Amino acid sequence: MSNAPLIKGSLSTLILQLLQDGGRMYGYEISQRLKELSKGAIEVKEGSLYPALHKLEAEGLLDTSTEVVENRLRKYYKLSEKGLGVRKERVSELEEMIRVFQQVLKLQGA
Amino acid sequence: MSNAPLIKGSLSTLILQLLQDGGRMYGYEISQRLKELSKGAIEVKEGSLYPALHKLEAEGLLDTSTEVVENRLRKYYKLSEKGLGVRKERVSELEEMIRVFQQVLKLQGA
DNA sequence: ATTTTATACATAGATTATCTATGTATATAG
DNA sequence: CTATATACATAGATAATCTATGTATAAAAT
Repeated sequence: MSNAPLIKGSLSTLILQLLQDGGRMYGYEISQRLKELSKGAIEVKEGSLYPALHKLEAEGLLDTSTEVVENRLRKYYKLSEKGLGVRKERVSELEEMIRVFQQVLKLQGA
Repeated sequence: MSNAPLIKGSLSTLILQLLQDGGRMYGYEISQRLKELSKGAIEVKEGSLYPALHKLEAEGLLDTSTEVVENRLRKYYKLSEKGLGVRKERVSELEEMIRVFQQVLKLQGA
């Protein structure tokens, strides 16, 4: 997450969101997509991304399939049945937390 | 922070914001104010709050003064000169991060 | 030719923020 | 007299991310 550890704990939620509705992506692709969508603000490091993906897989939220493309290994991830439901929950929680933050920042507003 | 470690890394920014513009608050008051402003969503634990305050003080962002009120100790915190500037930076970064998150959630939006 | 950059995965260990649990102490409510 | 609220504090556990390192192929730059 670049140099700004501002909303720790949200990476896995962002990953679930990227994979919503049957989306199928591999690790490197996820990191590039996050960078692109955030206009460079989110630069997930490999040491963050892969452990996060492995954890989501271990929790049964992601299913995987490995392919060799252009002589390089790719491990594809997609939401499991369970992951579909959890994604919705987690995204709602994150959206709620964002609303709370805005509330605090605004009510106290400069 | 209740059971949702969603906003890790942001507590100190919220504290700086609460203390903006010469505000003067003590620890317990800060925790109650956060709970109030967030309608119960943010329940900072003592084990999070006091270390965070001590760290901000050690970094020179907060000045303190201790008083005895109703036979109980109160340690008041307010922004230092340095803290005034840093608050602005940190809040801007947090607001930017919120925008980025919304962007990611929306562009991918369900 | 050779080095750098991009692609693509992975793990070990460090760092750090927050949490749980515990401790002290006074005042008020049940 | 016991629980809850007020008010501080710290030790140690947990967990997410980071840095650093490793393997390997392909393309671009020097």
